[in-house]
Amino acid sequence: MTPIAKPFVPVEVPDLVDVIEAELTRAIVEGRLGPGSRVIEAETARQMGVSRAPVREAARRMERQGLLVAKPRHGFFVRDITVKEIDDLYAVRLSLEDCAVAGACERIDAAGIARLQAQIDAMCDQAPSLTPPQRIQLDLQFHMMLCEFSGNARLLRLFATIETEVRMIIALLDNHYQDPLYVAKAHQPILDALAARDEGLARAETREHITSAWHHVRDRFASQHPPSRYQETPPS
Amino acid sequence: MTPIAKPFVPVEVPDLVDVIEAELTRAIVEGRLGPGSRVIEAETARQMGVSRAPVREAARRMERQGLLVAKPRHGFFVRDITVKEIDDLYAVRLSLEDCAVAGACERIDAAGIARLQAQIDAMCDQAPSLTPPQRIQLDLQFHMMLCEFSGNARLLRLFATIETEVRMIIALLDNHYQDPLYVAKAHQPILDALAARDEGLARAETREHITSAWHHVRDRFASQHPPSRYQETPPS
DNA sequence: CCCCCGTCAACTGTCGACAGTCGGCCGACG
DNA sequence: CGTCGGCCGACTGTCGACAGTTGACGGGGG
Repeated sequence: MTPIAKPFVPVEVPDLVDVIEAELTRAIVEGRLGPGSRVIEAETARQMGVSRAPVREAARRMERQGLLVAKPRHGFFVRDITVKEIDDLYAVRLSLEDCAVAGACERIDAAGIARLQAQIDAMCDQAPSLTPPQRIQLDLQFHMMLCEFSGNARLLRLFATIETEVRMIIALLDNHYQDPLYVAKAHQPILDALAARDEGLARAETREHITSAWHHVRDRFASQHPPSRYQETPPS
Repeated sequence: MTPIAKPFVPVEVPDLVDVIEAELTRAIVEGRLGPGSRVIEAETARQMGVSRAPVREAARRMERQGLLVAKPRHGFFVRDITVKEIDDLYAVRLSLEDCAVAGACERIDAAGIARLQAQIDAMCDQAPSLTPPQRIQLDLQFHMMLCEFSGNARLLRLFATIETEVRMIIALLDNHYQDPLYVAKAHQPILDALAARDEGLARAETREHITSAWHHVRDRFASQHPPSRYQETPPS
């Protein structure tokens, strides 16, 4: 009897900090915590039934992801988006994903191609029945996988710090998103180029894809912020 | 009597966390904490005469910069460099700086050009008298300024997270660095292209510059790690 | 009427304490 | 002789408490 080499996978211990971070993040991307509003450590801890320490740490993590900003001795605030920040973010995203597809084009194998294809197919199949957050999730997951298949762990880490913020922006600006089927299919040219190992084409398609998303988000922002509007901190 | 408009500048409050972070970072880049060694919160706090909370937070910051790695429930460890991580890091750095010069080429003004030139001049002038950490500092500062002049705040933030790690790598692998004067002058072509607003050239020069540094660091690593050598955790 | 300076409440920064977990060690059992 | 189970020290995760700082409010003085 040959026992399976590794019948078990490492068990996931849901860290308290992780839970808090997820909860806080949800509150933001779902709009319960609007841009600019203050996040009070003690109050948050009380509501969640934990102490301030893990809340503090979760907030710090979200600061690194750009969801929160910390003013020393004044606490954390939900980031307030400006059009410049959208531009900055997408410019960086463009660079990172360009780096990712370049790497992926060299290192991805058949299994990787298959997983990416499966991701697109899943998006297409489930397109009609997905909630907006789910669509966003699947979409960004594809891009995250690109970074993963680039084999560059650091690139993946950096992209991950951006990804959450992109998600927030999309969630806030583009609640109904675009036609999910269209979005899903928009990824196909990238994957095709990747499968053909055509680095130049893959990079061009990626740039095109991101740039298009960039413009789309930009337009949505412009339409939702007609002149200029101030966000203030609501009371606790 | 016309009082000076703004006779005072905002006072810098040296946050305890900042101090601890700086101290820990110095310990690493100066080699007092070798790669792989464990950083014990309580012990560190005791030695520095503070409590664990700020030490913990400083360590988290350094984790985000890649100087430390955190194993849940096992604490922090000084990052152990591998050649793959050097490659990953420099690949990302290449992308980010490419993005930076592209942006800088569009947005930099005469004052910016002047500041960059001053930075190069300073490096040249002080070249003979600089300690290795100072040389590294000035060198990386130039690149940080490129990001700054790109006008992309997020890019600057992302690059900052990488910068410290690059510094560590250089400090660990290349204690005597290259000829400081040569290094200083190597930046001139980038600046010249920037001043001429030749984006293509500026990007090419930058890629060339970073790639060259990449290869140099890679060689040094290979020469210092002949076959393969394990780093273990020394006692406290 | 406006400005300036205490006063005050609300939070953050920091601390010490306790419980839970991990790896190492040792003795016992097969 | 190899393996299992319990014990132990060391540290991290988490908590509640205290001190210092900040912005707001309100009462005198100009």
